Amino acid sequence: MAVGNVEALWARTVFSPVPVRNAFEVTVERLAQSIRLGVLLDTERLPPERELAETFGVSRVTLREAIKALREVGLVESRRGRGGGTFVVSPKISRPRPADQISRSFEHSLEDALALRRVVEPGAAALAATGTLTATDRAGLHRYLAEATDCVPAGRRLADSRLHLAIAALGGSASVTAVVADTQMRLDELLRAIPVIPANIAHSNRQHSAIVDAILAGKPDQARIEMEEHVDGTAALLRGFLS
Amino acid sequence: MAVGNVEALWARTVFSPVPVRNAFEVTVERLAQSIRLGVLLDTERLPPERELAETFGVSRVTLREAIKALREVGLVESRRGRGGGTFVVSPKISRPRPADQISRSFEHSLEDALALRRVVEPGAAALAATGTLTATDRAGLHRYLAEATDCVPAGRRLADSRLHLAIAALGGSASVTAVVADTQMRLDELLRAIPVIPANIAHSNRQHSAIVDAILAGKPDQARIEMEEHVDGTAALLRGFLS
DNA sequence: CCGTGAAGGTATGGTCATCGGACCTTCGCA
DNA sequence: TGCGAAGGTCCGATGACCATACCTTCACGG
Repeated sequence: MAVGNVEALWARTVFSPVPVRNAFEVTVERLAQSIRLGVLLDTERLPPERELAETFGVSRVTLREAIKALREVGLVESRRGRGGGTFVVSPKISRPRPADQISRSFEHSLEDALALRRVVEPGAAALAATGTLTATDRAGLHRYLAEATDCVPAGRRLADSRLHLAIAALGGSASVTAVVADTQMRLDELLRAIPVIPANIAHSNRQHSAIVDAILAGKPDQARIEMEEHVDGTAALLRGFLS
Repeated sequence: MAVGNVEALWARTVFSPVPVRNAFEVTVERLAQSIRLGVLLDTERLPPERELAETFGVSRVTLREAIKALREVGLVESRRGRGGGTFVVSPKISRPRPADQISRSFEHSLEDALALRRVVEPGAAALAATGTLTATDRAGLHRYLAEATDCVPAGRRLADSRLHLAIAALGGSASVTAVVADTQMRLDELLRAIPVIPANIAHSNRQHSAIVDAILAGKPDQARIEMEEHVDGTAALLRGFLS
């Protein structure tokens, strides 16, 4: 795994292009991520443009550009007139690109994303099991688990990321949640492309259930271990699928 | 810890100002972080402006603006003529701001940063212990540990973050390293402000040593546990210091 | 059945960050 | 002593972003 030489990695990190992202790009990513990961659900209505532009700290023109981009990808649609607005459209069951093409577009970044996920998701699960949860939280967690278990195949990916995000959010740290959301987003296309095999699904469901149980029981170590096994399993599936 | 209601946290995350950072800001942060965390060492020379501008993907004008800002803070200095260039200046032992003032400027973000650190640093340590390390890596790790142990008090903070960054880098994942660097940076000013108590230093040194031992022995679980204790200790120190 | 108000859609012009490129100034070294 | 490698300066072109005003649609209530 470790390819070594600390200084080399530092140098590559320090002396690499700075990621400049303008208001338009950031806005698009914000909204796209929220929809792709199921934070904003199908048919849900976004706040009015004028209002949303203000909460984003962005001009209405820029916000509209972003919405236009999302519309062209089919993630939202807009209706005019009174009672109109911009509405989330359920992510199409778009035919995934061929596996080799996807894997080529990931190149080196795949192992990087998997490593980050391996570090942050188990930690987030442990964190969630550390705090004391409200009754609402416990009920919510159960609901997300149920959604991920009893769902049509097409909705599985969405329910899965909702569950993972909910676990991260229960830790109470916005930064941790953000990092988890980021890794989920980076791996999203790949995870969608994995063929649906009942045995895998059942296995994944059992793991989800074990994770949630550990969190509700307030056992951080166990929650971390279960989550580790879960992400390792998914990673193995991915690597196998792409090779 | 958990303040609850997953949906509330999601909403706060989705509907909050988008962080737009222009080329100038990003460039400044890149360089400042590298210097503050000791990736670029005192008296080290940066690449020539024209070259650095290209690797950063930024115009030379913008890069110069950034360097100018760093110069005004005293992090670098520039010399003209042949053999000139821009050189790193050892971070001044600037008098830290009063604790209450610092803590006020952190507000809610302190607990957030600590949570992220608690999640990511132990995971990174475990990751480093997972891979097989080259002889160079092992020697390097020993060197960073020694630096952090035998150093003048003023240089301690720098050597400490170098060690933590090196551990993260050994995992081989640029993203993981970047997140660790980010948390280190967020907490840097606070950690600098902690008063120097010999007992704490000795304790911290023992923990560093235990972490490194576990990594070199290839024991991920132990590395994680030792790192957890270490960051928990620092977090307790910080909270106590600020209250 | 018609007007009103809430929503999205359009147009205009200004400001500012960023860029590329040409040029100047310094000064160690051969 | 002059060459060349470095930082320092300037300028015009470009495009992103913004504020503002106005137009168009259309569900709902009177």
